[in-house]
Formats: sequence, C-alpha cells, structure tokens
Amino acid sequence: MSPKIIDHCALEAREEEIMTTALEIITELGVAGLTIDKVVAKLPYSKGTVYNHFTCKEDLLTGLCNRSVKNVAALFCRAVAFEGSSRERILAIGYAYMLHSLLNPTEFMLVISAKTPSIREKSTEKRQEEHLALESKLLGSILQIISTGLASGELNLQPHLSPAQVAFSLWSMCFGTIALLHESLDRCSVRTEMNLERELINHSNLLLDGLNWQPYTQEHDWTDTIYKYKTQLFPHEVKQLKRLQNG
Amino acid sequence: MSPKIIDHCALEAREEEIMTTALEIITELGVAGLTIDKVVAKLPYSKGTVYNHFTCKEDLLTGLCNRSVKNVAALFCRAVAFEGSSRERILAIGYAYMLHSLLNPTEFMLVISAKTPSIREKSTEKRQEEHLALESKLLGSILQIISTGLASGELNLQPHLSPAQVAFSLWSMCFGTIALLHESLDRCSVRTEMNLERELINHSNLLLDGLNWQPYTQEHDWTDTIYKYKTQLFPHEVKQLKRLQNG
DNA sequence: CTTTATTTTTGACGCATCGTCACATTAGAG
DNA sequence: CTCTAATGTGACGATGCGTCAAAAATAAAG
Repeated sequence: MSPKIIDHCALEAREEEIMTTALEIITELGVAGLTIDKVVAKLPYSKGTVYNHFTCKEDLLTGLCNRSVKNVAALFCRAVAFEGSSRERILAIGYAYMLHSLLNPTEFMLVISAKTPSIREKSTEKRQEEHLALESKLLGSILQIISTGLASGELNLQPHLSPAQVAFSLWSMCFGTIALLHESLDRCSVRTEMNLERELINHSNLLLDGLNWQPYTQEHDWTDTIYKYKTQLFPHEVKQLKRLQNG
Repeated sequence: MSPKIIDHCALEAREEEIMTTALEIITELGVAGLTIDKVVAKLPYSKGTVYNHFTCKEDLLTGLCNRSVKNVAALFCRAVAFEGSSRERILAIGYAYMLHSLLNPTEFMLVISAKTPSIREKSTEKRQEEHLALESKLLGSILQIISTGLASGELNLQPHLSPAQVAFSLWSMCFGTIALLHESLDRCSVRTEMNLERELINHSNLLLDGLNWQPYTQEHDWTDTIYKYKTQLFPHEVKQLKRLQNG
C-alpha cells in the first residue's frame, strides 16, 4: 500500500539546491534574467518538480530573500554578543548589516526586490509570514541591545521615544544608507564621492549622538572599535570581503 | 520633399499620454500587471508607436520614475523657500518627500523599482542620465539649505563631515524610513505600531540633533512648525492627502 | 516475483507577452 | 495629382509561464 515517501530532509535539500541554482542565474543574468526554464535546465529535475516547491518565480525569489535574512540574523546574534559597551554593540549591528550586503550583493538586492509589491503579491502566504518572522528576529537583536543600554544607563531614552521606535530608526537608517550606496544597486549621483563603510559609520554615529547614547562620537576611539569588529568579531567575513574585492 | 513631420511638442504630449496610461494600469494592476499590450489597448496608437518612444517596458518605467522625481524636485524648491530657520527648512524637505510618497504611492514605489538592476539594466542610457541629473537637483536643494545653515551659524559642521555627506545622510535616512514604512511597499513586522509622519519627524530630529543643527529638538516648538508646513507651505497637498485618505 | 495502490516526476501544451519588421498611411513639396 | 520620406500599424516568431494527463517510481501485499 504505502508507496514512495520522500523524507523531509531530502525535500529540504532539494529546495536548497533549487535556490542555489536560481541565485547563480541571478548573479549571472540579473533578476530579470531569471527564468524557471533556465533553473530547470541547470538541474537534474523537471519543471513540475520545481513547481512542487515554489508556486511561481516570485515565490522562489521570496524564498531566496528569506534565506538571506537568516544569514543576517546569524550575524546580528554575533554582534549582540560583542564584548564592549552597548553603543559599540549597536554599531556592530549596522556593521554586520553592511558586511552582509557587501558579501552578498545579489542577495541584498533581492531583499529589496522582494519588498516590491509585484513580487510580494504573488508569493505564498507561508513564505510571507516566514519573512515577517525573520524580520522580527532581526529587530529582536536590536531591541536586546537597546534594553541593556537602558539598563546600564548608557542610553537615556527621550520620553517620547519607545525602544521599538529607536530600533526602527536604526534599522531604517542603515537600510537607506546601504540601499542608496550599494554598488550593485544604484549608481546614484553622489555615489562616486561616498564610501559605504565610512558613511554608514557616520550616519550611525550621528543618530546615536542624537539619541544620547553614550559614549558620544567625540568621547571614544571608534576607529579602534571598528578595528575590533574587523579582527575579532567578523574576521572571517572581512577576509572573505577582501578576497572578493581583490580577486 | 519634406513629408509629415511631427512637431516636438506633440511628440512630448504623446509621451506624457503613454506614461499616464501606463501609470493607470500600474495603479490598478501593479507593476507586474503592466503590459505594453495593455497600454496599447487603452491608447489610440499602436504598439509600434509606443515602441518609438520607449525601447522596452523598463524604459517606460524609468520614464515614469523620472516624471515623479521632477515633481519631488518642485516640492523641494518650495521647501527651500520656506520662511523660517534653516533647520525648519531642512525638515520641510523631509516632510515634502513624505507628502509626495503618500500622495503618489504608486510612483514612489516605482522609484524604488527603477533602482532595481533588472529595470535599470534595460533602460535607455539617455533616461538613466536624466535620472541622475534629477537626483542631483534634489541634492542641490538640500545642499542649498545646508549652506545657509552654515552661513547663519545654526549648523556647526563637525570637521570630518562635508556638506555633501550631511545632505546624503538626510536623504538616505528619509528614504529608508519612507521605504520601510510605506503602506504600499512593505508590510513589515513593526509597521503596525509605527506612523510614517511621526517616525519621519522623529528620525529627522534625531539626526539633526546629532549634527548639532540648532535649534535642537527640545529648544523649539516643532509641532507649530509642522502646523505651518500643513497650512502654509503645502496646504494644497495636505488637503489632497486628506481627501485621498477619507475617500 | 508480481500485482497493486499511491506518490512523485515528467515534459509537451496552451496561453500570454515581448519586440520586430515588412507594409500601409500620411503630409507636404514639386 | 504624384512622389517621397517620415511615421504608424499589427501580424508574427520567439520566449517564458504554469498546468495536467500520463509515465515512472516505490513499497507493501499477495
């Protein structure tokens, strides 16, 4: 009676395989160049099988997007665990976000694409919810640092601001800066004179000063902190990035 | 010899007509629903004629995007002319940006879409350059206010920051905030508790405090300033927005 | 081993959209 | 009216999407 039943593990592995192949195509030909037919041609499966995993191209894109956000979440967890002041840790979050965007330009761009209604509208409800849950996880890491900052007295919240609002201000600032300065995204008019790492740190420091999050920009050697990010917190990622930029 | 020659004016009018029709379709069916065939069906012209104006769908989208940025530029010019302190005027820029995004959700979303590589890659070089020029114009308005702020001493630039960097920090902050909180864009997890106008003002004030741009948030009645934006600077737009939100 | 019941895979098919191009149309000069 | 070159037209081939009936694969029962 009971026939072939594929175990969950194998199914998930295949889903990964499909996504990886899709990402290869996108990296090579851009999002517009992605075609289910091309994915199928690169895989030992047929079109029907791919459509068993993803209802449509957009659903596949959202899946890729979520996979990317998962990796960001992992980096954020490491940032939270950084040994230092709360402000150093919150700055590490932004730094992690930036590193990820530089290491995975295609995926970062996908996260933006996936927020586009044309893609969102067509994606599965399931994958949409997964996306929201993942974003909550990211915000969770930020909120965690905010609460330690409040506890230690380093952050003095203005009465009209809630922790969630602070978390959101940091997130949107990082997002905007990275999005507008991202090499692969927009050749915006000022881009030439701007350097992503420098500007992100600048913007973060401005915002954190505005938030009264001590120690202030002038009161601490942030160059040293960033050196620690590079050598202690994300040594592997920074090395990978250098290899990417030189090769 | 000389046969039928269409005057430049009529050509441009037709281009407008095509874009307006395309925007209608996008508003109704989303960017994904836009089809050259549908545009043609709504117009008294044929497909070939449309393709005489725009090389492809993406080129048409970039055209729409540019038209939208032109409108933003006009609002920015009015913000620059606002009677008040330099900080009030720079805040008016962000407010204008937000108003525009709320009044033209479809177009704002298009601006983001148009930054996506899949669309940019396919657009005409000409329209790309136009886009960069328009963005420069936007930054120009911001830089103008910065320089008056510097001249009056209300803004005290930290030595490591250039006016262009300040302009960019404001722009990216506004962009990020609006993009992440935009109703039509992303149903992000925190969105429910967040209110675009309130958060944009909050973020702006945090950043401007961080920049040492006087008067500081606590030193001035910003509610009153925003009231002036609504009643004096952008009365028409605010009224339009209310109608939009009620109807 | 064969049969059977059920799941999984397959790829050809119908449909939609894209962008092109050979031909039709048009407006003015001669 | 005729001729000419700019302009407009829409049928057409190509490509991609998502479906579905049929085929293959599988594991237990006979």
